[in-house]
Amino acid sequence: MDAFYASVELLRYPQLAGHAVAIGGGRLHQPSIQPDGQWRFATLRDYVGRGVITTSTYPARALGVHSGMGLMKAAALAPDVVLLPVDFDQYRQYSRQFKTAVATLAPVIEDRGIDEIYLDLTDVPGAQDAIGDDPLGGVRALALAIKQAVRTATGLSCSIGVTPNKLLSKLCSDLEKPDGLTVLMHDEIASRIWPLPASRINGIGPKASARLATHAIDTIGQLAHADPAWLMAEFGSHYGAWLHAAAHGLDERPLVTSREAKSLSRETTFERDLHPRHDRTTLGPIFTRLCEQVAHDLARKGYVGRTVGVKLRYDDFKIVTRSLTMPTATRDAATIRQWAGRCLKTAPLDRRLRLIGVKMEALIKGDGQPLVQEPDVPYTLPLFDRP
DNA sequence: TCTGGGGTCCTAGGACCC
DNA sequence: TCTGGGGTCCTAGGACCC
Repeated sequence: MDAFYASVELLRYPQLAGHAVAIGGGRLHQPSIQPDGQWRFATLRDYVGRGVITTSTYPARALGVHSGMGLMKAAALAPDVVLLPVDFDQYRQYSRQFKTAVATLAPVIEDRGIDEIYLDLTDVPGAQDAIGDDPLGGVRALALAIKQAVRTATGLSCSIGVTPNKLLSKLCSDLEKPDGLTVLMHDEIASRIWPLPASRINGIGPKASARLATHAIDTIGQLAHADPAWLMAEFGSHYGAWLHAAAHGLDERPLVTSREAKSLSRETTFERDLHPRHDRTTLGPIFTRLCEQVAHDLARKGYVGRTVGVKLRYDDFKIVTRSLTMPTATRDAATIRQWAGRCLKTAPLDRRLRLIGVKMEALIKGDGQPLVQEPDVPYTLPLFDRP
Protein backbone atom coordinates (compact mmCIF):
# COMPACT_ATOMS: atom_id res chain seq x y z
CA MET A 1 0.00 0.00 0.00
CA ASP A 2 1.23 3.51 -0.79
CA ALA A 3 2.07 5.64 2.28
CA PHE A 4 -0.56 3.53 4.02
CA TYR A 5 -1.23 5.28 7.34
CA ALA A 6 -1.02 8.71 5.75
CA SER A 7 -3.35 7.71 2.92
CA VAL A 8 -5.93 6.37 5.39
CA GLU A 9 -5.78 9.67 7.28
CA LEU A 10 -6.34 11.60 4.04
CA LEU A 11 -9.57 9.66 3.52
CA ARG A 12 -10.74 11.03 6.87
CA TYR A 13 -9.43 14.55 6.23
CA PRO A 14 -9.74 15.04 2.45
CA GLN A 15 -8.99 18.75 2.84
CA LEU A 16 -5.38 17.73 3.56
CA ALA A 17 -4.94 16.04 0.17
CA GLY A 18 -1.85 17.36 -1.57
CA HIS A 19 -0.46 18.75 1.69
CA ALA A 20 2.65 17.70 3.55
CA VAL A 21 1.32 15.53 6.39
CA ALA A 22 3.15 13.38 8.91
CA ILE A 23 1.71 10.68 11.17
CA GLY A 24 3.31 9.93 14.51
CA GLY A 25 4.02 10.96 18.05
CA GLY A 26 1.86 10.64 21.14
CA ARG A 27 -1.80 11.48 21.58
CA LEU A 28 -1.67 15.18 22.31
CA HIS A 29 -2.29 16.57 18.84
CA GLN A 30 -5.81 15.48 17.87
CA PRO A 31 -7.40 17.64 15.20
CA SER A 32 -10.23 19.77 16.61
CA ILE A 33 -13.08 21.82 15.22
CA GLN A 34 -12.81 25.59 15.79
CA PRO A 35 -15.80 27.79 16.74
CA ASP A 36 -15.91 28.95 13.10
CA GLY A 37 -16.42 25.35 11.95
CA GLN A 38 -12.92 24.97 10.53
CA TRP A 39 -10.69 22.06 11.43
CA ARG A 40 -7.58 22.96 13.31
CA PHE A 41 -4.58 20.68 12.78
CA ALA A 42 -1.40 20.56 14.79
CA THR A 43 1.89 21.02 12.97
CA LEU A 44 5.32 19.63 13.71
CA ARG A 45 6.16 23.01 15.28
CA ASP A 46 3.59 22.38 18.04
CA TYR A 47 5.01 19.05 19.10
CA VAL A 48 6.94 18.62 22.32
CA GLY A 49 8.33 15.30 23.48
CA ARG A 50 9.65 11.96 22.33
CA GLY A 51 8.58 10.13 19.27
CA VAL A 52 9.23 9.48 15.60
CA ILE A 53 7.48 9.98 12.30
CA THR A 54 5.58 6.76 11.61
CA THR A 55 4.89 7.68 8.01
CA SER A 56 4.33 10.76 5.88
CA THR A 57 2.65 11.84 2.65
CA TYR A 58 4.72 12.19 -0.49
CA PRO A 59 4.76 16.04 -0.30
CA ALA A 60 6.15 15.71 3.26
CA ARG A 61 8.79 13.26 2.05
CA ALA A 62 9.82 15.82 -0.53
CA LEU A 63 10.61 18.12 2.40
CA GLY A 64 12.83 15.44 3.95
CA VAL A 65 10.29 14.21 6.50
CA HIS A 66 10.61 10.41 6.44
CA SER A 67 9.40 7.56 8.62
CA GLY A 68 11.69 6.80 11.54
CA MET A 69 12.88 10.38 11.82
CA GLY A 70 12.71 11.92 15.30
CA LEU A 71 9.80 14.34 15.58
CA MET A 72 11.93 17.13 16.99
CA LYS A 73 14.37 16.79 14.14
CA ALA A 74 11.52 16.77 11.62
CA ALA A 75 10.07 19.89 13.25
CA ALA A 76 13.37 21.71 12.85
CA LEU A 77 13.43 20.70 9.19
CA ALA A 78 9.81 21.41 8.23
CA PRO A 79 7.84 23.07 11.06
CA ASP A 80 4.67 23.66 9.02
CA VAL A 81 4.04 20.02 8.14
CA VAL A 82 0.67 18.89 9.55
CA LEU A 83 1.00 16.29 12.29
CA LEU A 84 -1.67 13.66 12.92
CA PRO A 85 -1.70 11.03 15.68
CA VAL A 86 -1.56 7.33 14.78
CA ASP A 87 -4.81 5.37 14.82
CA PHE A 88 -3.85 1.70 14.53
CA ASP A 89 -7.42 0.44 14.90
CA GLN A 90 -8.36 2.37 11.81
CA TYR A 91 -5.35 1.10 9.83
CA ARG A 92 -6.07 -2.49 10.84
CA GLN A 93 -9.60 -2.11 9.54
CA TYR A 94 -8.38 -0.85 6.15
CA SER A 95 -5.76 -3.58 6.15
CA ARG A 96 -8.43 -6.25 6.44
CA GLN A 97 -10.45 -4.57 3.71
CA PHE A 98 -7.67 -4.46 1.13
CA LYS A 99 -6.57 -8.02 1.86
CA THR A 100 -10.12 -9.29 1.54
CA ALA A 101 -10.50 -7.46 -1.77
CA VAL A 102 -7.27 -8.96 -3.14
CA ALA A 103 -8.25 -12.45 -1.97
CA THR A 104 -11.29 -12.44 -4.25
CA LEU A 105 -8.91 -12.33 -7.25
CA ALA A 106 -5.77 -14.02 -5.92
CA PRO A 107 -6.45 -16.28 -2.94
CA VAL A 108 -2.88 -17.49 -2.27
CA ILE A 109 -1.62 -14.73 0.02
CA GLU A 110 1.34 -14.33 2.35
CA ASP A 111 0.67 -11.69 4.98
CA ARG A 112 3.68 -9.41 5.51
CA GLY A 113 2.21 -7.01 8.02
CA ILE A 114 -0.41 -4.32 8.00
CA ASP A 115 0.23 -2.88 4.54
CA GLU A 116 2.04 -5.53 2.52
CA ILE A 117 1.33 -8.94 1.01
CA TYR A 118 2.85 -11.42 -1.42
CA LEU A 119 0.59 -13.14 -3.93
CA ASP A 120 1.20 -16.30 -5.92
CA LEU A 121 -0.43 -15.68 -9.29
CA THR A 122 0.81 -18.93 -10.84
CA ASP A 123 -2.54 -20.70 -10.75
CA VAL A 124 -4.81 -17.69 -11.13
CA PRO A 125 -6.88 -18.13 -14.32
CA GLY A 126 -5.61 -15.95 -17.15
CA ALA A 127 -2.30 -15.08 -15.47
CA GLN A 128 -0.30 -17.17 -17.95
CA ASP A 129 -2.14 -15.91 -21.04
CA ALA A 130 -0.61 -13.73 -23.70
CA ILE A 131 -2.64 -10.78 -24.91
CA GLY A 132 -1.93 -9.92 -28.54
CA ASP A 133 1.84 -10.10 -28.89
CA ASP A 134 2.44 -9.41 -25.20
CA PRO A 135 3.26 -12.69 -23.44
CA LEU A 136 2.82 -10.93 -20.08
CA GLY A 137 -0.47 -9.32 -21.04
CA GLY A 138 -2.56 -11.66 -18.93
CA VAL A 139 -0.63 -11.10 -15.75
CA ARG A 140 -0.49 -7.37 -16.36
CA ALA A 141 -4.28 -7.24 -16.73
CA LEU A 142 -4.64 -9.29 -13.56
CA ALA A 143 -2.41 -6.92 -11.61
CA LEU A 144 -4.43 -3.94 -12.83
CA ALA A 145 -7.63 -5.70 -11.77
CA ILE A 146 -6.13 -6.26 -8.30
CA LYS A 147 -5.20 -2.58 -8.03
CA GLN A 148 -8.74 -1.61 -9.05
CA ALA A 149 -10.26 -4.01 -6.52
CA VAL A 150 -8.15 -2.45 -3.76
CA ARG A 151 -9.18 1.04 -4.84
CA THR A 152 -12.86 0.13 -4.98
CA ALA A 153 -12.78 -1.51 -1.55
CA THR A 154 -10.73 1.13 0.25
CA GLY A 155 -10.29 4.23 -1.90
CA LEU A 156 -6.53 3.66 -1.61
CA SER A 157 -3.78 3.08 -4.14
CA CYS A 158 -1.17 0.37 -4.02
CA SER A 159 1.93 -0.58 -5.97
CA ILE A 160 2.60 -4.03 -7.37
CA GLY A 161 5.70 -5.82 -8.63
CA VAL A 162 5.08 -8.90 -10.78
CA THR A 163 8.18 -11.09 -11.13
CA PRO A 164 9.32 -14.71 -10.80
CA ASN A 165 9.95 -14.51 -7.02
CA LYS A 166 9.38 -12.67 -3.77
CA LEU A 167 12.76 -10.92 -3.69
CA LEU A 168 12.29 -9.32 -7.10
CA SER A 169 8.61 -8.56 -6.52
CA LYS A 170 9.40 -6.69 -3.32
CA LEU A 171 12.09 -4.72 -5.13
CA CYS A 172 9.88 -3.99 -8.14
CA SER A 173 6.83 -3.00 -6.11
CA ASP A 174 8.90 0.00 -4.99
CA LEU A 175 10.16 1.08 -8.40
CA GLU A 176 7.12 3.06 -9.56
CA LYS A 177 5.46 4.08 -6.28
CA PRO A 178 2.88 5.49 -5.80
CA ASP A 179 0.16 3.67 -7.77
CA GLY A 180 2.82 1.66 -9.57
CA LEU A 181 2.88 -1.55 -11.56
CA THR A 182 6.19 -3.09 -12.56
CA VAL A 183 6.36 -6.37 -14.43
CA LEU A 184 9.83 -7.83 -14.72
CA MET A 185 11.20 -11.15 -15.92
CA HIS A 186 14.63 -12.62 -15.35
CA ASP A 187 16.20 -11.28 -18.57
CA GLU A 188 15.72 -7.69 -17.40
CA ILE A 189 17.64 -7.99 -14.13
CA ALA A 190 20.88 -6.63 -15.53
CA SER A 191 19.29 -3.60 -17.15
CA ARG A 192 16.73 -2.66 -14.50
CA ILE A 193 17.92 -4.09 -11.18
CA TRP A 194 21.70 -3.93 -11.30
CA PRO A 195 21.89 -0.10 -11.43
CA LEU A 196 20.00 0.16 -8.11
CA PRO A 197 21.77 0.65 -4.75
CA ALA A 198 22.49 -2.63 -2.94
CA SER A 199 20.49 -1.33 0.02
CA ARG A 200 17.30 -1.67 -2.03
CA ILE A 201 17.46 -5.43 -1.54
CA ASN A 202 15.19 -6.56 1.28
CA GLY A 203 17.69 -7.97 3.77
CA ILE A 204 20.58 -5.57 3.10
CA GLY A 205 20.21 -2.98 5.83
CA PRO A 206 22.34 -0.05 6.98
CA LYS A 207 25.14 -2.20 8.46
CA ALA A 208 25.58 -4.52 5.51
CA SER A 209 25.39 -1.76 2.92
CA ALA A 210 27.98 0.29 4.84
CA ARG A 211 30.31 -2.71 4.93
CA LEU A 212 29.78 -3.35 1.23
CA ALA A 213 30.48 0.31 0.52
CA THR A 214 33.89 0.07 2.18
CA HIS A 215 34.74 -2.47 -0.55
CA ALA A 216 33.45 -0.16 -3.29
CA ILE A 217 30.26 -2.20 -3.68
CA ASP A 218 27.40 0.26 -3.95
CA THR A 219 25.06 -1.15 -6.58
CA ILE A 220 23.34 -4.49 -6.94
CA GLY A 221 25.32 -5.01 -10.14
CA GLN A 222 28.63 -4.54 -8.36
CA LEU A 223 27.45 -7.02 -5.74
CA ALA A 224 26.49 -9.48 -8.48
CA HIS A 225 30.02 -9.30 -9.87
CA ALA A 226 31.74 -9.77 -6.52
CA ASP A 227 33.46 -13.13 -6.06
CA PRO A 228 31.03 -15.37 -4.17
CA ALA A 229 33.87 -17.07 -2.29
CA TRP A 230 35.08 -13.67 -1.12
CA LEU A 231 31.56 -12.65 -0.07
CA MET A 232 31.28 -15.84 1.99
CA ALA A 233 34.65 -15.24 3.64
CA GLU A 234 33.74 -11.63 4.37
CA PHE A 235 30.11 -11.97 5.44
CA GLY A 236 29.87 -15.58 6.59
CA SER A 237 28.91 -18.54 4.43
CA HIS A 238 25.17 -18.20 4.91
CA TYR A 239 24.76 -14.46 4.42
CA GLY A 240 27.55 -14.29 1.83
CA ALA A 241 25.94 -16.95 -0.37
CA TRP A 242 22.60 -15.22 0.01
CA LEU A 243 24.07 -11.85 -1.00
CA HIS A 244 25.40 -13.39 -4.20
CA ALA A 245 22.12 -15.11 -5.05
CA ALA A 246 20.05 -12.05 -4.22
CA ALA A 247 22.14 -9.80 -6.47
CA HIS A 248 21.42 -12.23 -9.32
CA GLY A 249 17.70 -12.08 -8.58
CA LEU A 250 17.59 -15.67 -7.32
CA ASP A 251 15.10 -16.52 -4.58
CA GLU A 252 13.37 -19.85 -4.03
CA ARG A 253 11.36 -19.02 -0.93
CA PRO A 254 7.79 -20.25 -1.15
CA LEU A 255 4.84 -18.19 0.00
CA VAL A 256 4.02 -18.77 3.66
CA THR A 257 0.25 -18.60 3.86
CA SER A 258 -0.10 -19.22 7.59
CA ARG A 259 2.21 -19.13 10.57
CA GLU A 260 2.15 -19.26 14.34
CA ALA A 261 3.52 -16.43 16.47
CA LYS A 262 7.00 -17.00 17.93
CA SER A 263 6.97 -14.23 20.49
CA LEU A 264 4.73 -11.56 21.89
CA SER A 265 5.91 -8.37 23.59
CA ARG A 266 5.00 -4.96 24.93
CA GLU A 267 7.37 -2.09 25.52
CA THR A 268 7.18 1.58 26.35
CA THR A 269 9.44 4.60 26.16
CA PHE A 270 9.13 6.97 29.12
CA GLU A 271 8.41 10.67 28.78
CA ARG A 272 11.60 11.23 30.78
CA ASP A 273 14.38 8.80 31.64
CA LEU A 274 13.75 6.94 34.89
CA HIS A 275 16.23 5.59 37.39
CA PRO A 276 15.59 1.92 38.31
CA ARG A 277 15.95 2.59 42.02
CA HIS A 278 15.28 6.28 42.49
CA ASP A 279 12.09 6.18 40.38
CA ARG A 280 10.92 2.80 41.61
CA THR A 281 7.42 3.98 42.52
CA THR A 282 6.91 5.24 38.96
CA LEU A 283 8.60 2.30 37.27
CA GLY A 284 6.90 -0.51 39.23
CA PRO A 285 3.33 0.07 38.04
CA ILE A 286 4.51 0.56 34.44
CA PHE A 287 6.39 -2.73 34.56
CA THR A 288 3.37 -4.52 36.06
CA ARG A 289 1.09 -3.02 33.41
CA LEU A 290 3.33 -4.28 30.59
CA CYS A 291 3.14 -7.78 32.08
CA GLU A 292 -0.65 -7.51 32.25
CA GLN A 293 -0.80 -6.37 28.63
CA VAL A 294 1.38 -9.27 27.51
CA ALA A 295 -0.81 -11.69 29.51
CA HIS A 296 -3.88 -10.18 27.90
CA ASP A 297 -2.37 -10.47 24.41
CA LEU A 298 -1.50 -14.12 25.07
CA ALA A 299 -5.08 -14.87 26.11
CA ARG A 300 -6.53 -12.93 23.19
CA LYS A 301 -4.42 -14.84 20.68
CA GLY A 302 -4.74 -18.19 22.44
CA TYR A 303 -1.15 -18.78 23.54
CA VAL A 304 0.80 -19.59 26.64
CA GLY A 305 4.53 -18.94 26.89
CA ARG A 306 7.40 -20.54 28.74
CA THR A 307 10.19 -17.97 28.38
CA VAL A 308 9.84 -14.53 29.97
CA GLY A 309 12.14 -11.74 28.83
CA VAL A 310 12.75 -8.11 29.71
CA LYS A 311 14.34 -5.42 27.57
CA LEU A 312 15.97 -2.29 28.89
CA ARG A 313 17.12 0.69 26.90
CA TYR A 314 19.36 2.97 28.90
CA ASP A 315 19.67 6.73 28.54
CA ASP A 316 22.71 6.15 26.31
CA PHE A 317 20.49 4.06 24.00
CA LYS A 318 22.32 0.84 24.84
CA ILE A 319 19.96 -2.14 24.91
CA VAL A 320 20.20 -5.05 27.34
CA THR A 321 17.95 -8.11 27.35
CA ARG A 322 17.48 -10.81 29.98
CA SER A 323 15.31 -13.90 29.79
CA LEU A 324 14.41 -16.92 31.88
CA THR A 325 12.62 -20.11 30.97
CA MET A 326 9.97 -21.34 33.40
CA PRO A 327 9.22 -24.99 34.17
CA THR A 328 5.78 -24.69 32.56
CA ALA A 329 4.10 -22.34 30.13
CA THR A 330 1.75 -19.65 31.43
CA ARG A 331 -0.35 -16.64 30.51
CA ASP A 332 -0.90 -15.53 34.10
CA ALA A 333 0.00 -11.87 34.61
CA ALA A 334 1.24 -12.32 38.20
CA THR A 335 3.49 -15.23 37.22
CA ILE A 336 4.87 -13.30 34.27
CA ARG A 337 5.44 -10.29 36.56
CA GLN A 338 7.32 -12.45 39.07
CA TRP A 339 9.67 -13.95 36.47
CA ALA A 340 10.12 -10.64 34.69
CA GLY A 341 11.18 -9.21 38.06
CA ARG A 342 13.81 -11.94 38.38
CA CYS A 343 15.08 -11.12 34.90
CA LEU A 344 15.29 -7.45 35.82
CA LYS A 345 17.41 -8.16 38.90
CA THR A 346 20.18 -9.67 36.75
CA ALA A 347 20.54 -6.54 34.58
CA PRO A 348 22.69 -3.51 35.40
CA LEU A 349 20.47 -1.04 37.29
CA ASP A 350 22.84 1.81 37.92
CA ARG A 351 21.84 4.19 35.17
CA ARG A 352 18.67 5.79 33.92
CA LEU A 353 16.31 3.92 31.65
CA ARG A 354 14.64 5.26 28.55
CA LEU A 355 12.54 2.19 27.75
CA ILE A 356 11.37 -0.99 29.37
CA GLY A 357 9.76 -4.00 27.70
CA VAL A 358 8.38 -7.43 28.54
CA LYS A 359 8.39 -10.35 26.12
CA MET A 360 7.07 -13.92 26.07
CA GLU A 361 8.76 -16.54 23.91
CA ALA A 362 8.53 -20.30 23.45
CA LEU A 363 4.83 -19.89 22.77
CA ILE A 364 2.45 -22.83 22.73
CA LYS A 365 -1.08 -22.69 21.38
CA GLY A 366 -3.60 -23.38 24.14
CA ASP A 367 -4.47 -22.44 27.70
CA GLY A 368 -1.50 -24.06 29.41
CA GLN A 369 -3.13 -27.39 30.20
CA PRO A 370 -1.80 -30.37 28.28
CA LEU A 371 -4.31 -31.26 25.57
CA VAL A 372 -3.83 -35.00 25.99
CA GLN A 373 -2.11 -37.01 28.67
CA GLU A 374 0.75 -38.70 26.84
CA PRO A 375 1.09 -42.37 27.86
CA ASP A 376 4.49 -43.65 28.85
CA VAL A 377 6.09 -45.17 25.78
CA PRO A 378 7.98 -48.43 26.44
CA TYR A 379 11.53 -47.96 25.31
CA THR A 380 14.09 -50.55 24.36
CA LEU A 381 17.73 -49.59 24.67
CA PRO A 382 19.77 -50.13 21.53
CA LEU A 383 22.23 -53.01 21.89
CA PHE A 384 25.33 -50.83 22.07
CA ASP A 385 23.92 -48.75 24.88
CA ARG A 386 23.08 -51.62 27.17
CA PRO A 387 25.04 -51.67 30.39
C1' DT B 1 15.15 18.14 21.86
C1' DC B 2 17.95 13.34 18.83
C1' DT B 3 16.21 8.33 17.67
C1' DG B 4 8.54 4.19 18.59
C1' DG B 5 6.70 -0.40 18.92
C1' DG B 6 6.07 -4.98 17.32
C1' DG B 7 8.14 -8.64 15.19
C1' DT B 8 11.65 -12.55 12.77
C1' DC B 9 15.92 -14.76 12.00
C1' DC B 10 20.81 -15.68 12.85
C1' DT B 11 25.03 -16.44 15.59
C1' DA B 12 27.62 -18.02 19.29
C1' DG B 13 28.89 -19.91 23.71
C1' DG B 14 27.92 -22.88 27.54
C1' DA B 15 25.38 -26.56 29.93
C1' DC B 16 24.04 -30.97 29.55
C1' DC B 17 23.12 -35.50 27.52
C1' DC B 18 24.12 -39.92 25.01
C1' DT C 1 45.74 -41.25 29.48
C1' DC C 2 44.42 -35.98 28.29
C1' DT C 3 40.15 -36.25 25.88
C1' DG C 4 35.51 -37.84 20.29
C1' DG C 5 31.46 -36.47 18.28
C1' DG C 6 26.96 -36.05 18.04
C1' DG C 7 22.70 -33.61 19.65
C1' DT C 8 19.31 -30.12 22.19
C1' DC C 9 18.22 -26.34 25.16
C1' DC C 10 19.09 -21.89 27.10
C1' DT C 11 20.70 -17.20 26.97
C1' DA C 12 22.37 -12.62 24.94
C1' DG C 13 23.06 -9.73 21.33
C1' DG C 14 22.45 -7.90 16.80
C1' DA C 15 20.69 -7.09 12.00
C1' DC C 16 16.77 -6.30 9.69
C1' DC C 17 11.83 -5.49 8.52
C1' DC C 18 6.94 -3.27 8.70
